[in-house]
Amino acid sequence: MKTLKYSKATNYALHTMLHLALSNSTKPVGVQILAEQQKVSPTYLSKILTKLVKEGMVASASGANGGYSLTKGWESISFLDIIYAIEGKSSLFDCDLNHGPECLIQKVMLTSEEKMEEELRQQTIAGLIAEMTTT
Amino acid sequence: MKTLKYSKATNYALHTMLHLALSNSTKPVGVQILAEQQKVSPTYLSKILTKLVKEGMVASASGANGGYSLTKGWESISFLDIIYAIEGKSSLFDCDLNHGPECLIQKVMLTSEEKMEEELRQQTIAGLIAEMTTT
DNA sequence: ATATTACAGACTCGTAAAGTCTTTTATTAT
DNA sequence: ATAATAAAAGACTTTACGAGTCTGTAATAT
Ligand code: SF4
Ligand code: SF4
Repeated sequence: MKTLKYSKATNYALHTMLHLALSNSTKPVGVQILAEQQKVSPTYLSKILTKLVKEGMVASASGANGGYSLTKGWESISFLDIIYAIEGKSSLFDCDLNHGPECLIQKVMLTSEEKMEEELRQQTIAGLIAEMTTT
Repeated sequence: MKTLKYSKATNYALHTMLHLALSNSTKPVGVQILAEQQKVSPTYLSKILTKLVKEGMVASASGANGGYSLTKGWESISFLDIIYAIEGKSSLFDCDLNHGPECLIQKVMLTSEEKMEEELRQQTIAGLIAEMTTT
């Protein structure tokens, strides 16, 4: 099945965030540059970037010499933040007939999901870069 | 996004397994009964059950008084086993251009996923029942 | 022989991701 | 002012696949 998968948009978002973090952001980066690196159309990537902007993790500047850059405090942006921005915050598991919190099936599914998110919450883009540069 | 979600089939499979485990399986259970409990068409549920049969966790019997029952050793069947049977074993995250195992993005995504699977591997249908009956 | 039940495969339907195209808005440079 | 640049918004197309239906075949008990 193809459902239990991250969307391509999430993949683009992660790579874009990494790219922005690496290009030490005195001057913003245009979507063209970001797009060609990932071999994706600029207009499509633009839509993804707008989501990140609305979540406050990316700043955008219109006009000449405009583009995108990370907002201050970006060092604390986690993988989970980025994933949430694209995929949304809803659970992997949901059943129509929701029989309250005493349901053990849901309990198992949700706690297992929480383990993954715990890890994703700790991993940051900044941490990734630190690991890259120390090797 | 709707991609990062368990399929309905997985939901059906989990409930079916739980039902089979509860109806202490001297005689097999027909798909009709299993289907009406979950308000799903018998033919569709049949396809899901066939997957579970092929994975060896469910036994099927054709003909009159036939149906489905759990195979011996079912007590060790984990949530992850059932999920794998339906969703497949492939990772949540995959990128086309696969830059080997030194990629840190993949590493983060895969290890976080592994945390979830670790939990799902420990949780069994039998354990669920035990927890239900002791309360 | 007949009823019952699982299995197999072709098929339809609906929805959402993925991507394109066009227009509008905002900002800078000249 | 005006032109050039770049993001934002929105309508639109394409495509893929989950979800479900329908029909027929194979297996087994009475
Ligand atoms: S039993 Fe649990 S998982 Fe199943 S439908 Fe009810 S709440 Fe959902
Ligand atoms: S950098 Fe990592 S995640 Fe990105 S395409 Fe290469 S292997 Fe995949």
